[in-house]
Amino acid sequence: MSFNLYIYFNNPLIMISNSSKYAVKAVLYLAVNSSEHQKILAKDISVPTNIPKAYLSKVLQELSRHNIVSSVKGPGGGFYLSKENINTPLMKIIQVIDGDNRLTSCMLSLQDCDAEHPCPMHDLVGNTKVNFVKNLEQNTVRDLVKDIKTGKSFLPL
Amino acid sequence: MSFNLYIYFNNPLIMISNSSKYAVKAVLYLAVNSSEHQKILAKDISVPTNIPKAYLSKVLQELSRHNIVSSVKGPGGGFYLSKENINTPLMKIIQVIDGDNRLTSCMLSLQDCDAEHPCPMHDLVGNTKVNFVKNLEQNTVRDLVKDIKTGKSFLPL
DNA sequence: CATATAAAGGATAAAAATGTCTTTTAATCT
DNA sequence: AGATTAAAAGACATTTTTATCCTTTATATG
Repeated sequence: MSFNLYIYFNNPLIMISNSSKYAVKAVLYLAVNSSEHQKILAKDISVPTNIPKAYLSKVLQELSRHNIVSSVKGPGGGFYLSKENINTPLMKIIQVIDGDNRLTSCMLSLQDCDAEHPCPMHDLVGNTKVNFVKNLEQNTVRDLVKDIKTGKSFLPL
Repeated sequence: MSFNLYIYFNNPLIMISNSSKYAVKAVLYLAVNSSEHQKILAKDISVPTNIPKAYLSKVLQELSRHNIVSSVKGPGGGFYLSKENINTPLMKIIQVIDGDNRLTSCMLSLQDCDAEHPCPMHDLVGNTKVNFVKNLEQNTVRDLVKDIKTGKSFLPL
């Protein structure tokens, strides 16, 4: 028996890929807990963040390759965020993981859709989307950490 | 050579599944072009909307089963929207196709995330998301058609 | 230098989303 | 009733996303 009267607490609408979520969580975990002198192993990120270890390793690899996280091999090695890394815009994390091959700025994936010539869904989503993207472009990892430290947002991940 | 300086015109961020896009497009096409006395074949929807015919049929089947579109078999049959169908909230279309098994109201898929106890991503997305979902819940197919007819939004799909 | 450690890289597997094809069922028309 | 039409249903194929495992490379340490 269902009482689902269009009260959608949980919904599939706005999302980044699972992989990108993993990436953001891992970077954030490193931002809060690591430093150049306090490196963290992949497996020690995977446990507190609930990310499958092997998969997380792949994600971290990709992030490392794109200079979003730093890594050192061998004993005493692991992952950490450098001073430079911490200024990464959130959008870059998502871009690196999800790629930019989904050519869909329009909600219905239409070619001829913009503010001047909106498709039927455009205005329903328009502002919303623009704002969200702007937020992700303008905010860096550092900004998120600041919110955590000033009690504006909360862990754990 | 790339000049992609974080100017993300196209991005993978906010999205509904492809299947849901197909569903919305098909319903909208029917809303504009069909009636109980003007039924339309699946293949005649698939061409103008650029949706693979066989896959569209599956989507329409599902929509029909959930009373979002109406269908009649046999000669002179096809799909159309009844007076009742046209009042379907957009959210219901997406729900029916994408299902409600993605338990992720939180951007990072966290359990303990809400306005009172926001995760680090929450406020970046928060309002944005709430507004969008609200729009999809409050607007019906009829509302979208009205926008088209009053020149506020445009076809084709 | 030999050994251990830990990330990088490559290959493969499983699951989900997307797409196609064939058969069945229901309706219409002669 | 028989033939034709068109959606419904079922089976299957492909692609993408997510996940795991094994080997290689780089680093540190005894």
